[in-house]
Amino acid sequence: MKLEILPKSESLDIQKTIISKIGDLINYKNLEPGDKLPSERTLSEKFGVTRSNVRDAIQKLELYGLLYSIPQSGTFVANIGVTAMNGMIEDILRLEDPDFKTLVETRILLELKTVRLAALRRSDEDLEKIKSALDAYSKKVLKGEDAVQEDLLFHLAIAKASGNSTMNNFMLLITPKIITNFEKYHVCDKSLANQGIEEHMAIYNAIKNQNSKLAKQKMKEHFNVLYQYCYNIKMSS
Amino acid sequence: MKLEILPKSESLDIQKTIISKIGDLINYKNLEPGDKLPSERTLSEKFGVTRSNVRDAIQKLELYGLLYSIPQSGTFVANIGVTAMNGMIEDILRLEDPDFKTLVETRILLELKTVRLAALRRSDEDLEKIKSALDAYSKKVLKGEDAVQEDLLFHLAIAKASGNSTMNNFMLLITPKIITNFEKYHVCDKSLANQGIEEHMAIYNAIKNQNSKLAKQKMKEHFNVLYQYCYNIKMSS
DNA sequence: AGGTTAAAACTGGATAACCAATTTATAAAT
DNA sequence: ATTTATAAATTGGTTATCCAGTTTTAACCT
Repeated sequence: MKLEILPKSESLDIQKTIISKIGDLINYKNLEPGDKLPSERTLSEKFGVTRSNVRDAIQKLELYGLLYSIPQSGTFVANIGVTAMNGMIEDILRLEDPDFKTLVETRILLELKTVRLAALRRSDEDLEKIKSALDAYSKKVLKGEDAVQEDLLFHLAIAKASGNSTMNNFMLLITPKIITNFEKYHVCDKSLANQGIEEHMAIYNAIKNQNSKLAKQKMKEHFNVLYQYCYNIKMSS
Repeated sequence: MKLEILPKSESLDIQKTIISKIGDLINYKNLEPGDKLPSERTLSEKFGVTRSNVRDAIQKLELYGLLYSIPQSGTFVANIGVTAMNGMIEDILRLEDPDFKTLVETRILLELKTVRLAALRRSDEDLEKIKSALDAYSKKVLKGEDAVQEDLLFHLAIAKASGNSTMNNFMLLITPKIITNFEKYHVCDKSLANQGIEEHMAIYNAIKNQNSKLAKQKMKEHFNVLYQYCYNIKMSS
């Protein structure tokens, strides 16, 4: 039996290499906003990788707003100069994977804001949807069943009512990751569920009455008993 | 000359359609966490689309943590039940594109937090990088040149020093979009630049002295003169 | 020379063929 | 009948080919 060194997500490493080399190229050729990059074929040949790899790397840089592609024309550097380009590529390459702690920290930040905005901006339709999410949650809890999913949807309904699509998007991105971690650590059991109903209702009522300050306050309390608890468990393990 | 109805990002629409149909399928087949989806080939055939489209749709659902793929095995529903799955797919489909206003709103929220965390957690190395970003900014401004990029990098250095990779990632995602919008609207000219140096220095000093409260205060002031201004311009136009 | 046009080359994206690993089905052995 | 061994079929991922616009080049005409 031969001991082999595992590639360990080799594709991610070569993607980072390509991104780095694209950055070098932009520097070397002094490419400015609007200038065209070499074609995907040329880059794949020059870097000694497959064209798919190049495409994936470009796609990622597009996501961060550093490049943009025009279908049958080419890929161009976005409206960002070489200095910012260098710094951002550096940051992107060194960006570490999100861990549980930072996810929770970010979620709390976002939710304390979205609940406030939701209280200020919610339409009647928004309110109805929050209400139905709350009802579904309460119903499940009162039956003694697990209501993690309904809890999630209640919070997402608030994010939606905030009228801020960016925050809403971010909430959609991080919340599921938190939920799955929750279940993995078996941290938040159903013992707090009944308390959860009261807290959810308090939040809902504050939003209904458009009392933004109270809404934020109630959300804060909600997190105090729930997440602070999980937080500590996680830290001590 | 024939007037033709433009497809108008047809590929995005069919991706949404596919995502919706995948959701329906999960409902119809009562697929639970860990269950396997039909193969990409089967889905492409069943939906009458190309396999690439299916792959893209799956990739997006993976990004939001609803599915996960195992290389030569299949695609599986993540550790999220059908209720949450339905709600999230609904949200993802109805998610509207981020506009300038929500981007700024989110950036302010994030920066007021990251600057506070940076003051609390920054290492000496972090501080050095913030300092060098500040120096580069000041140098450019004093030469009377445009310093948008250096400004950007200063703020990103703070985000990095916050020690929260999730917030750092979000900052990387939204900041370039804001910058390009800025230049598009020609809103923040160089007249405020000298004031900008002072404000940046105040923020830096607060972080250096690990005075988190002051750091947040100074960042708030920084936004008051800069972004509040842009905000109003944007709204009245 | 300058401007016009057509054709060749190039581009990102779509499609199809292929691959290695996995899973399932089948056969063989006890 | 159960277990094991083996082969066939299936899987997501990779590579190669093709396509429809775009861009450049070159030829042509005035």
